[in-house]
Amino acid sequence: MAALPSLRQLRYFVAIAQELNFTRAAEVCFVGQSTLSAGLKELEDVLGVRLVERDRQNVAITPIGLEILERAKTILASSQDLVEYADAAGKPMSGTIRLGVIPTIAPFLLPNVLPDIREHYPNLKIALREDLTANLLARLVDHQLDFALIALPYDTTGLLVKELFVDEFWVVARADDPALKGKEIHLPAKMAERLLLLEEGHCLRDHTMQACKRSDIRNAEGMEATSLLTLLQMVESGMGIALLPEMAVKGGLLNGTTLLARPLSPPAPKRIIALVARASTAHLEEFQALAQSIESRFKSSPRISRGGRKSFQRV
Amino acid sequence: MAALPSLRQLRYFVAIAQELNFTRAAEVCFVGQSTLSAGLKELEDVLGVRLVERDRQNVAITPIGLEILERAKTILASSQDLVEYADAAGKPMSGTIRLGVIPTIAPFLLPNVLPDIREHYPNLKIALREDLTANLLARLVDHQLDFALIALPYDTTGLLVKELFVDEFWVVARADDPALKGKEIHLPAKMAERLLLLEEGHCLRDHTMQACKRSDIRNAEGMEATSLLTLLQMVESGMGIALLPEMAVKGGLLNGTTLLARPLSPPAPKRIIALVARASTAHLEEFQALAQSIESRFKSSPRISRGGRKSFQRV
DNA sequence: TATTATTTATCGAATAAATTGATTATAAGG
DNA sequence: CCTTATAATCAATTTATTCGATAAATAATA
Repeated sequence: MAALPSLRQLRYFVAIAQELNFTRAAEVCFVGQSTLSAGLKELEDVLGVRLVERDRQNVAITPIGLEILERAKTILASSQDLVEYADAAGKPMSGTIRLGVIPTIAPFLLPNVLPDIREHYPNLKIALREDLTANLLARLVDHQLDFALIALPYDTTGLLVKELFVDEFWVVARADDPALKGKEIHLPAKMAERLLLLEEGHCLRDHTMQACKRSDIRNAEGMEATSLLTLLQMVESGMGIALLPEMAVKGGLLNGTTLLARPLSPPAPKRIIALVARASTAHLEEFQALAQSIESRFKSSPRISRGGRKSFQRV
Repeated sequence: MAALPSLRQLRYFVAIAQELNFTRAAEVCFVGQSTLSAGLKELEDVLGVRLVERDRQNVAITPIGLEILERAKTILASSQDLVEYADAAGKPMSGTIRLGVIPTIAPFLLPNVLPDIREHYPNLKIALREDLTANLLARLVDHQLDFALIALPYDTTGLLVKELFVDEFWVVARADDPALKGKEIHLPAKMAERLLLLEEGHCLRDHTMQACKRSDIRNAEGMEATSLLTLLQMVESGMGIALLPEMAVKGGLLNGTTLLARPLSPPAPKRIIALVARASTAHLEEFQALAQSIESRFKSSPRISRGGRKSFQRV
């Protein structure tokens, strides 16, 4: 069996990659700079690969180093999860879970679910963070978050993923908009032309474009909405139409507007709400329980919409 | 940040769990028994949990220890994969890949695929092992295999999974068997009564039963086939009928028999052929290439397979 | 009942590894 | 030309790890 690097060496390397500066990285690790230099050198020797390109001015991670960096992070995270698991052993469903939620889910799901959680598991505290999917997943692997509540499809390679329920897209437009006419509402290309989008980075934007099977929709520069609320205001002011997740419609996002929402004809475009965690998470029990709570709240209606549905959602 | 255990301590623990004997475990690790005792004690101290219940007679892993054991194995495997990745860096598609294949896939797929591989990647050697799914996956996580070629559904939690293609089940019976009559062949309960199965442990047995939506089929004791070949001989001798994977039928398994095979009416029961590896595998490139080779050979017909999304790991 | 063999735990000494602090070498900015 | 900032290096020190011998407990054997 080949000699393994030590976790300490891996931690030094991760710190160096993070700071791109030996001196600062050393402070982060609470060791001297010489220690860090020696540690990295040792790691490079045992691996037989140059990880960091460095001189007195610049520090850069080599291409191979980048791949090894990811692996090192995973190993360190797994080790830390192991320790946390041991710490929490015997006292499950307690402590604090740091949960990240994307902005197009949080306002509609959390108010329903969190009271349930508090009631069922009074010893479990949940710290929340609202952010874009990419940021949440980065924090997840960096051990700054425990779980994240996101919408699929999204690349979740290497993560523990539990799909919770399907969230279909509805069309939202002004009451007199021709887009709402007819028994069946499909998503033709000409409708796509009028679609208003969230700004770059929101997965809902990508899911909307995937629903239209095109990736080239562009609103006028600077005219992309920064939230579902501003998106609706743009619709109301006559700039176009929008696709909204069912949970937002049902959650009353249209209250106070004069807009109408209608479901799309099957097969309706959709996103899948999922709970994700590190595969090595110390909190598997809490993960299952949280997933269960959300599912039981939202996976309710057998609304798989056989045939044409009439249901208008009047506001 | 809490103090991490060392990889050395984890390796000692894994060895103890494997041998259930400190002295032998010490030999496996090439250290003295005292070192091992001290190492485990240290690990238990830093984790604050008792991992091994031991006296002079017996050694047993505690329940918490079992969970931590799995995590420790994963961490060690990831570390070893990191080293192997570093070793192989810069010279991909070479070296030896240890590939496990289940018996109901191997004879029909390998003769088609391996020549392709040899031609495209002359520096890549492939060592083969044929075994049941459970054994293959155990060897995979134990670092005794690099990839495994198996049939889903199967619990692949924590593994890297690439679904390759769909393999439908056909009915095989004697030419005059009433089961083959009619334009459409479904799988009614009375047909299931006559189904012959492989012996316990073969995933094909489970998949066949799932296809019939029942798990209580039992052939006469000792009358379960040990291979597809013996299964066919039982069919030919009039003991019943069987479900056979399409790839076996197309692969000429019926040659030399007087049996007939017919596809089932849609939705035909099926299994999904998949390539799996440790999520931390050092051979991602080879994994993709092998998957690609198999797909291009077998994913002929435009089958269901919605959306080419990446492999997920589900709970 | 003594004897022997087998097991894990423990202790002190020896060894190996990690860390420190001081120093050196190099480059950039003023 | 001096100052500042950087990473590498070296000797001394501290800390971890390992070994070998031994103890303690038990089971099997004579």
